[in-house]
Amino acid sequence: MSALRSIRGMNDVLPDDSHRWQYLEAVVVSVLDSYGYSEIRMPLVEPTALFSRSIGEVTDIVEKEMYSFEDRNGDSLSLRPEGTAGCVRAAIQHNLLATPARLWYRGPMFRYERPQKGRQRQFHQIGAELFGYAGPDADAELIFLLARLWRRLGLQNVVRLEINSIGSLDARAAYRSALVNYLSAHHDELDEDSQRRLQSNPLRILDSKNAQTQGLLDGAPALQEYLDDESREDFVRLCAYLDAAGVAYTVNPRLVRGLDYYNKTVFEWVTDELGAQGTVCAGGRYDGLVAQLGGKATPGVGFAMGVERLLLLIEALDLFPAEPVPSMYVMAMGDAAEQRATACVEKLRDTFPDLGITRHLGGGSFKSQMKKADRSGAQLALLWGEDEVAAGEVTIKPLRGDGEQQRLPEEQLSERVQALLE
RNA sequence: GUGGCCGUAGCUCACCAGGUAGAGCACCGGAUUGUGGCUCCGGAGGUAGGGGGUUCGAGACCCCUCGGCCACCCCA
Repeated sequence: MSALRSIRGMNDVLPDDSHRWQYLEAVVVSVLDSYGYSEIRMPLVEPTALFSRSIGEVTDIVEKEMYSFEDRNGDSLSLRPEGTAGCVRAAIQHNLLATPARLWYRGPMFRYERPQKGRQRQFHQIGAELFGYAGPDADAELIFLLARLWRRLGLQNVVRLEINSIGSLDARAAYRSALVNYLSAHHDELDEDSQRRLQSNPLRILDSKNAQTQGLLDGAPALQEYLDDESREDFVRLCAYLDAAGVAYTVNPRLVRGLDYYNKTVFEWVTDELGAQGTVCAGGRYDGLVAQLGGKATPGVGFAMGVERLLLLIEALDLFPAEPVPSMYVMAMGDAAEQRATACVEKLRDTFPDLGITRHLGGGSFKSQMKKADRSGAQLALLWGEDEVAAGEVTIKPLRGDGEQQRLPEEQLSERVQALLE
């Protein structure tokens, strides 16, 4: 019988990697904290309708990438493909929007896609949502927060910001039909994918990778010309905030997002280090979403970052801090010594609650125990054998540097450890 | 969903006119019967992703399948 394995595109995070996840998460959380954002935890499963209504019926995510199923009641449920919809749903449900709110979330998201580097079926996002502010100062806050995060992670030079305004829903609809008009006249010159998108999601043609299609777009009506006044003014003000703060960006007039709920400001942080899946964080404004999901009309802006992609980036640039190693490794030989060692170590843990102490288990020769001590990376080795037990002593040996090992009465152990670790 | 490349020990890889597998690292043990890091010696570890076919004989060739990578697509 063949061994069971994890589902394609859904990976285990092994001990070597989990330290890296913890590092990234800790830095992100500390920046979010410092801007006054609070964590919210939503279920992984929501009513399917939540996603089709918010992300959009005809988007790829809803049409062919969701893990949807019927529960035993016959209700259609889906594994969340993204976090914003659930966050908005929760905020409405628990009346979090009566006053402005700063929220963040993290966790796995699920999309049935072909796995590739930087893209898996269960992937993780950390996102933030800012509710109740319609002005570009709110957009700017999120971008500043992210710029600060990249600096904290050492990524400021490998990640670049692209921004755009896609206008109000009305402006977008007007532009959309103008674009469809223009492109329909050139239908045969479009690549196959873009011909399909002409029906399903015409705005996505703007960021087609096909050279001929891009050439065609040079003569197409421009989104900016259709922007409503308010969107245009807000965008100018956002750019002014960024300029004043010295946050570099490029305006990408062809940047659109794949989810229907966005309006006005959209932005992406992109890197060239990761190949095709180079978008590491993306977001935008969604002023209509709360009302659309049944809440009182409330403006919102947010972003989500891809944890695996950021991890890949930090790894590629070798920016992870050194992995934690224990401070001490404790060995013993013989029953009596095992007892003494265990008792003393537990006392040591009382005295030094934060110290990393690895107790050797499983016996073996001193030689093999010492080898394990060395490989653990510990600074100090503690050792009990027959001689030590008989004398009420313990051997303490520095593993790094050139200090000599010594034997001392057990009562002096704490003091000595203190001194050696300073 | 589409196209291409790939899948041999825990890891990185080799062998290959098709003649039933090998190295380095890691691991375990010994040289040093109470002491690591260096060195030397030895050991364990593989149904060659899985299944089927061609063949006297297949890890090598063919098909299917699973998985990985790259690009498209999609998006974080």
